Amino acid sequence: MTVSRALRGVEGVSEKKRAEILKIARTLNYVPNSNARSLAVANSNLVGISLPTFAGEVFAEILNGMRQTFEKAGYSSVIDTTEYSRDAELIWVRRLLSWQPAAVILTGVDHHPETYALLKASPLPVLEIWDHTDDPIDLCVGIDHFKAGQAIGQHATERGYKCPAFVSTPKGHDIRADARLAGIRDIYRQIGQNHVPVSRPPLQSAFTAGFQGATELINEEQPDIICFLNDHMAFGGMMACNSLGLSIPDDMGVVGFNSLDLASVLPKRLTTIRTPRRLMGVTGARNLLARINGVPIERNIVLPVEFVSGETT
Amino acid sequence: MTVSRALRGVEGVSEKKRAEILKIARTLNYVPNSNARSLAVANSNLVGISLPTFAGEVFAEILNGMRQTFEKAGYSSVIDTTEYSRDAELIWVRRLLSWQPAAVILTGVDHHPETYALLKASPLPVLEIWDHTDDPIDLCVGIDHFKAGQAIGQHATERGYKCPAFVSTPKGHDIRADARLAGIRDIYRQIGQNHVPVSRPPLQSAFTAGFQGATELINEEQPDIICFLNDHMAFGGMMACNSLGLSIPDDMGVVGFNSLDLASVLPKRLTTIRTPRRLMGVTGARNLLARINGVPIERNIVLPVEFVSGETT
DNA sequence: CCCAACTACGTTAACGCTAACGTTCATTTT
DNA sequence: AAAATGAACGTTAGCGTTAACGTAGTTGGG
Repeated sequence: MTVSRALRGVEGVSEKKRAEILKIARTLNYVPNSNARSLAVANSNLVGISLPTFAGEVFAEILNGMRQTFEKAGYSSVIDTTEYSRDAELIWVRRLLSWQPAAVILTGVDHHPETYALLKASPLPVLEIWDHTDDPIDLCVGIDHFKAGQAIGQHATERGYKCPAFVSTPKGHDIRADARLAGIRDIYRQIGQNHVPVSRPPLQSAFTAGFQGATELINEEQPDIICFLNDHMAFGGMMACNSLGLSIPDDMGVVGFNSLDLASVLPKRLTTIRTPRRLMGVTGARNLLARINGVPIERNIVLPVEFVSGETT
Repeated sequence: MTVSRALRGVEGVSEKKRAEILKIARTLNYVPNSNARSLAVANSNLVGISLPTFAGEVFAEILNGMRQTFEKAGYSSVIDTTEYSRDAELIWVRRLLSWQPAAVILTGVDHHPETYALLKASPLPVLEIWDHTDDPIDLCVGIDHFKAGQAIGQHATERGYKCPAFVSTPKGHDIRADARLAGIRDIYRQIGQNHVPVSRPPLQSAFTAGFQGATELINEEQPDIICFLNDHMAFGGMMACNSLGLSIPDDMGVVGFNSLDLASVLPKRLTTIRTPRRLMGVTGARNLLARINGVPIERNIVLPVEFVSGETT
């Protein structure tokens, strides 16, 4: 017990003895066993985070915001990527729960029914991030993707574009992108345009996907504005327009999403939507910490996005 | 014990009883306690991975290669980012060891002395990835950054560029980039050019850093070729050349590193070096698994890189 | 019909740690 | 000087799991 106390830095040990113990521990290359500790005290400072992917800056920035906040509060995080699969997410959640974490963070609000059941049944704090729903498992901090789509549609109609198109990912892969598309369609339906073709290039680099999707749409439809899943794809699309001799924004409007760093070096400022990624991570983590500590908080937060009017529309 | 056997799927339980147990476990929302399991069996299927950063595709690709390989073998991975700090790496290694992992993976070969001591002293398999050294802690799979720099220098001198410059990150932040710079300098020294100025723009997005670094070098030195830490920065640099009215490759040569996806959509193919990132992850993970299982393997592997001659030099 | 051999299931102890409660002994209070 | 206090250190038991061994009951071979 004296050793345990000395190493944990709790009181009840003389400074002399503590120094002695620390010295011996050092020479023995002793490392405490966290498994045994967690078992004994029946809690942990682990937070499990599930993300769709490590690719791209978006989730990296949300993640950084969360991790730094947790780190400061003495929590470690373990991360998994689901590659946009609900089944993979479920498997991860099961494994995570077996580690007795202090909290769980999931990306989005669309989960396997069993994931939902498992987490609803457990007393664990759960945070859903990046998307928004009226009925979160526990906490939710995100943006309204449908409204973001509407903002894009609004801008596009105001600028006089008549034939919008959208470049996305394979079906079911990113339901947030589908929500944004639905927002765009909603606005265009109001002016009688019901045809908003979508290209879904196969999974690959965002740049080449954007290039390919734009090329396909231009060849097969007659869009006058193309909206992309994100800025990187939009850049690929701009390159496609260049190589097809279309001038932006006159022959073709281009709209991105996320306001990524790339946009800041382009000769033409990209029309896009700025998402508060870091803030979202920090807010989410803070709320979760409050929840862990039993502090009452707003359970459902929708952060605002900022429309960025650039030179590509 | 019967319950334990039933849930683990080991033999010694009748099918009838097993089904019964599984059903009850389900209704109770039972999740096994991995901490207790690890404690009892004194091992785990956790692999700890330390990366400099989640930003950029490079480490994401290495990571994917490793994770998929481990996943197939039944191992989970926990990841941490050090943000290029040796102290942060040490803290992470200590915490990781307290979780009794099956193996440790570090990025690069430059570690805090205590990290080194701790891991050398432990019987844990350790993999160092991405860089190369003659004296690894245990296993090493990487590329030779100095030689990669030499390849760039070789190409640049052959193309007749006389005044090279380099855009990097803040001092001490990325010693692999410094090794490549040393390779370039080594070649240029051989033709009597000892001046290779370096710009170290502050930490920020790779695109803006490249833009800023290139602008600074062009304003303050007279380079005829600029080599960048990576392709994203090279792209930022190309944009800077554009905005300063310099034509590539005649007024200014541009060389990147990594051969990232971005390059595939650019109107001018970028001169760069293709690094085998996924292969490196997979090879590293396989070797580590072999090591865990006691299979004898090559401890020190240097993977080849491919010079990609593009239209920017 | 007996005993070996097996299957199905149970009991015990141990993994490393810490909460809770003991013990010792020097110091202060009365 | 006796009693009370408290700091420093120790002992016990239990966290949930599993390896190792134990014990019924069943099968089958001689």
